[in-house]
Amino acid sequence: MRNSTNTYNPHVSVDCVVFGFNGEKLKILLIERTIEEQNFSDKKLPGSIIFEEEDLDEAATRILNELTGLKNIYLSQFRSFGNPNRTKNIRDRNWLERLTKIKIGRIVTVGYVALIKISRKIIFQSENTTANWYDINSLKSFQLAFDHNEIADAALEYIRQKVKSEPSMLFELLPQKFTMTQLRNLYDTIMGTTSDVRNFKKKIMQIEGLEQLNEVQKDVPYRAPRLYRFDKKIYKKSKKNI
Amino acid sequence: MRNSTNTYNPHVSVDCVVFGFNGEKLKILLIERTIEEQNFSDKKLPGSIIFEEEDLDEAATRILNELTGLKNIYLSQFRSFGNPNRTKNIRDRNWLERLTKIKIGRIVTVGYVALIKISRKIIFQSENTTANWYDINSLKSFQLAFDHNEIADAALEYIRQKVKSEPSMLFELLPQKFTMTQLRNLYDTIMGTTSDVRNFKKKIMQIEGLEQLNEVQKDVPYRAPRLYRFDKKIYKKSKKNI
DNA sequence: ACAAAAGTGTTGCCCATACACCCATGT
DNA sequence: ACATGGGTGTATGGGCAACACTTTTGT
Repeated sequence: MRNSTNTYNPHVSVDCVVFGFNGEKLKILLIERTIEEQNFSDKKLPGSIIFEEEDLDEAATRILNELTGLKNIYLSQFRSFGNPNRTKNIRDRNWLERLTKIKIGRIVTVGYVALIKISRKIIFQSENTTANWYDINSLKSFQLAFDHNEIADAALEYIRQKVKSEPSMLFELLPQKFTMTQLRNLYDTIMGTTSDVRNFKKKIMQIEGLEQLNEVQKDVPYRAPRLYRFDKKIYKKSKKNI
Repeated sequence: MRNSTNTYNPHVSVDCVVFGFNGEKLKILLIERTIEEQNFSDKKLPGSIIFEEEDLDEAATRILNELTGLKNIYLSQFRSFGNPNRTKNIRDRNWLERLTKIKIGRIVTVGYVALIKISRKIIFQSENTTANWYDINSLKSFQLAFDHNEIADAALEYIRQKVKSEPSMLFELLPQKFTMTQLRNLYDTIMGTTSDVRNFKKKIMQIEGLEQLNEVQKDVPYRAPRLYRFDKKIYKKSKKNI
């Protein structure tokens, strides 16, 4: 009996497409990859081969925690990618094998979407990785490692669909207190729409747990907008009662 | 440098949740698994370890073709399952190792939904596998191999969601010519609803490519119902023009 | 006073739902 | 003639889209 150790037995990794929102633009978190001897540098999605006794969700949680120090991040698996050619680029292979000290035959990767509040102070500079936020629109002009462009595009399409059926996920991208304009900008940025101010407010305020505060934003050079917050507990309770 | 061959390097498989509809009930296709020396038998989803140079979609296509002889089956990847315990049942391990002649450490599986027209004549009796249709409702009373109950449940939930945004997928489950009652039964079975006859027809007939024929069903002991068909080309063309 | 953005209600239209009776066929 | 399921239209209400002016604040 052969054991599981034939060369073509694929490795399994998890790649995370991490979205953030700075109040104006939708951002994606990319790892800077440098290959020094070639004086080459590009970008890739955060990701890792899964550990021996790790479930997929756990791997995604670990990757994000290692990268950002955060816990309790919104995570959602969206699709797996297993094209045999996805790891055949010679630069990617060399880089991987140098990093992991493992001879890589093939990698099937499970894609996750993560949503994080960009305001949370994040340490992106760990021992050997640097990450930065990039504008979603700039993605087209990057050639990411592996098939990460395809994965990022699929993730974007996925959250577009998902916002329709579960708009409360938007609050994962906003600070604890936010303005209606921020919320609407976020929605429109993701959906590619330009919503009417009044209609948007009417619709969005139907979400249980979203409430207006008796507070306004400070230090703005015009009429101060009111603040809102989203109480996830109230939201979940109301969903159960349906 | 180690090569990829450590014991815990997971295998990757594809499992297919195949749905069919007999005009009344929603069915799922399950493989009969017998372990002779234990005089034991149960059921599992169709699935296989992926081949060396095979993409995930290809693997799913191959599995279904080997099982049914059919090509051009509607397929949609819906989720991957990687709990390290999913292959730890000793019965499952022994069965797998005997079948594959490979020592199995761990398997991450990619779940696909397949929709097939139950009318298509299918050879379910290949050399070493037998498959049968089972009522969806009977799933609860089976204890399937591995975590296949969980996978089947997730698949069912997935198609429920998907029918909402893409109701034309229902036609994959119906014969080329079908009645409005069959279509409505199918919809209601999946969605768990009981639609009003007239309202349902109005809504569904909005789908481009669905057309009423000048033909009725034969050999029915009551007023013969009219037949409909769905033209996928017309449908796709109309979608592009939006 | 002016610039910049926030905030607020009403109307019309369309789509979704509710609902009941007659028709065709086989026994 | 009767039993079985097939087939059809209208009226109503609720939700969504369109739309413009006033308010607040800082300079």
